[in-house]
Amino acid sequence: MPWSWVQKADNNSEWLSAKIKEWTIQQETWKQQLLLEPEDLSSTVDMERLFETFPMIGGLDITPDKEQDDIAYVGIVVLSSKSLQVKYCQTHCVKLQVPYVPGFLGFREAPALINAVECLKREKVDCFPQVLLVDGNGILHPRGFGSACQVGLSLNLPTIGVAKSLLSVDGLNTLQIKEQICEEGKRWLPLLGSSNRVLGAALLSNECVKRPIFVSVGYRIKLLEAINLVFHTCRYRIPEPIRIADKISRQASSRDFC
DNA sequence: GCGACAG
DNA sequence: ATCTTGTCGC
Repeated sequence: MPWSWVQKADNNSEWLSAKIKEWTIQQETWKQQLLLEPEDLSSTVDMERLFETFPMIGGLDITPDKEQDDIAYVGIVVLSSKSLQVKYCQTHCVKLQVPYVPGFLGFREAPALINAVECLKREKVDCFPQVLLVDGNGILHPRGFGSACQVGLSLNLPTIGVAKSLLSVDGLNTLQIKEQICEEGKRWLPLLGSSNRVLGAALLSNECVKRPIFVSVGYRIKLLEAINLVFHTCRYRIPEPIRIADKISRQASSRDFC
């Protein structure tokens, strides 16, 4: 839906317009709690040490129901980070409380995702991950607080945002990034906002892939660690934890539909 | 004023 | 997120 439609709908709905104001303040407040440290993109990452720090990696995705727009299916998986062996796999049918508004995805999805992680902790603690991949952005966001930040901060768990398309922030645009990544022949490219702050990275996750994915820090992890973890878990364009979570949540949505 | 906007 | 159609490679 174009943003103008949303704005038009807002004017007819005091309710949503008030919510958006509230959410904006909430994001600005939560942003202060992110404990962001300056990124050193020239340092090297020791993969073995990375696997020791994050032996298990979780993936979260959510598929909306085909007919009821307040119903959705959460997929949650946990893999061994190094071997990519699946350790845990579960779906949940959930009721969503608010509509999707660009820039506020977390308020729609994060509560359901957080619930799925808490459920995993109760039913299978030995599969509890040290890091989560969230389908969406981290600090690569208009107010520096995407859904991956919301999930991480709430659970006090390291998170990484992985988006399939670029959210327009700080004048960043997809074409310019695509050109740049081709020119330089690199596997990944830092995304710099105004004042040269590092917001995330565009990553060609596979040799055959043409379109980058967009990786950003959610909570309590370095961008370089995030990039290396995500790259390691990519058999295809989308990292395995998210790809499998997406698959099982889709399966749940078509199963419950019948 | 116009456009642009994760899932 | 959803829809569609076509093409390539196994």
